[in-house]
Amino acid sequence: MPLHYVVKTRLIELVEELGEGAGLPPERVLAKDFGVSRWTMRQAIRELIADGRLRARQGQGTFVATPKIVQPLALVSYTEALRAQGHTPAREVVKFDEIAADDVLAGQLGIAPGDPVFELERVLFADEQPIGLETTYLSVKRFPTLREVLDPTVSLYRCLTDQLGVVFGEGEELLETVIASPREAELLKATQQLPMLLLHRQTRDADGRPIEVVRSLYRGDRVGFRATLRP
Amino acid sequence: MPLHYVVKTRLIELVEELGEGAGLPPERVLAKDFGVSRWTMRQAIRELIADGRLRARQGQGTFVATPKIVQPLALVSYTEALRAQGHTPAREVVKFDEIAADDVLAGQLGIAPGDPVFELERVLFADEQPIGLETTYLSVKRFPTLREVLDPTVSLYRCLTDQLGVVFGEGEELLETVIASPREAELLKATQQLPMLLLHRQTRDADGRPIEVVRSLYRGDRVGFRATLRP
DNA sequence: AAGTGGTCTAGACCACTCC
DNA sequence: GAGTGGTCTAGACCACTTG
Repeated sequence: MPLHYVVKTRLIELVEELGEGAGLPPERVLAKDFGVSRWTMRQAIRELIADGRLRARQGQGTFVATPKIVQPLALVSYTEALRAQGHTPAREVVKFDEIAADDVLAGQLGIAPGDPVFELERVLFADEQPIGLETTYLSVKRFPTLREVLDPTVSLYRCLTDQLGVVFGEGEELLETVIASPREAELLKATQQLPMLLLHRQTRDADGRPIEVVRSLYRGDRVGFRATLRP
Repeated sequence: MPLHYVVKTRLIELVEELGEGAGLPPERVLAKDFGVSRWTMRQAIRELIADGRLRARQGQGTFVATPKIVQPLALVSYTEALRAQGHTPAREVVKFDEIAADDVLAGQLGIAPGDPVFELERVLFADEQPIGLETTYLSVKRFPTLREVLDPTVSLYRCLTDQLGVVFGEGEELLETVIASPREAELLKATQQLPMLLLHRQTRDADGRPIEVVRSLYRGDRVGFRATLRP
């Protein structure tokens, strides 16, 4: 039985004694109290952070985390899904560029390689904390007025359906765990080495024409997903 | 930019040069070649393992991994889903006990606390490699003949539908990332600290009566999920 | 300026696999 | 026995936050 796991088990007891949001003693103190090296203590803390039970902030300390947010794995707007659970959604546009589609993206969007594509990158917030980074690709030729029509504070989903008359059909989602790049980790205010949930979505309209390709990176320590199964 | 990320980036180039399944030089040699400490090299390797690009085996070495297996996030049998993608499924029963339901489990299964429950724990294999650990809970009173009827080499799903006449209705799945316990990691032949995908499933029959509660732990480095979205 | 978490080094020992 | 990855130590320095 690895030492850091013994430490983790004892830390969990401590976490449960302290309340939600409570601060833990500094790593160096904890390590001394438990009679282990700081590295071993950090292993244990890192696991608890990945499990969503602790939250560390540089320069401040380590705190008992709040429960994960559960999002529906369905074709609904981020805003509405979060509101339905009593959280406050927000988003911040990081990038809104036009790029040339490479072969893969062109195939996914049903356009020619080199055609212009909107690349919209937004950080998703819940209760003022960053929980996801969403990059959306849409054909410029298909949605030429998007830049004027899109209100960054409003759902893209709502904008497409209400203002541009898009009717969503079937979509496909791929879900896996990854480790974020430093840039992604920074945008999500997460530490390195934190497991993330990567969600790759392709949606089509009722006629089967591609609408968007979305790459969503969610903090694995803050978010979970719910899916409803049909027989 | 953290040093281990620079190392990771350069390692990716090396991984792509070498073929799938190829062996890497030992950590100590790589560290020396890259001019970093072994710890920093291990950080980089650990990230690539979590991303599913490398695979490490104690006493043997580190190798370039094969692509992840993608499973449907739907109410179909594990066996059939894997076969459909050209993989060879297998399973191994680790535990088949009768336990007394605690309050939570009783509520989920629609029985009284203390009622007997089958606890069936199986390791799932794909192409002879362990990729998941599935723990299923079923009411003993509802399926009294399960022990005699269940063939461990055959799908539980198939056994329930074909031999016990169960008709599956709607189900609900929760999905999140966790870090495996040492016992779970050992059963999955995975190293510590590896991000896992935890899938918690509750299924009901056509009349809405609970059938089973399942806790599936999949290796995040080996498995991804696919979901089909309906408007 | 002091204290916090984040990164990194050098080195040790252990557990496992293969010869 | 030799070589591999896995765990752990002690200590250093950096980046960030707060007073």
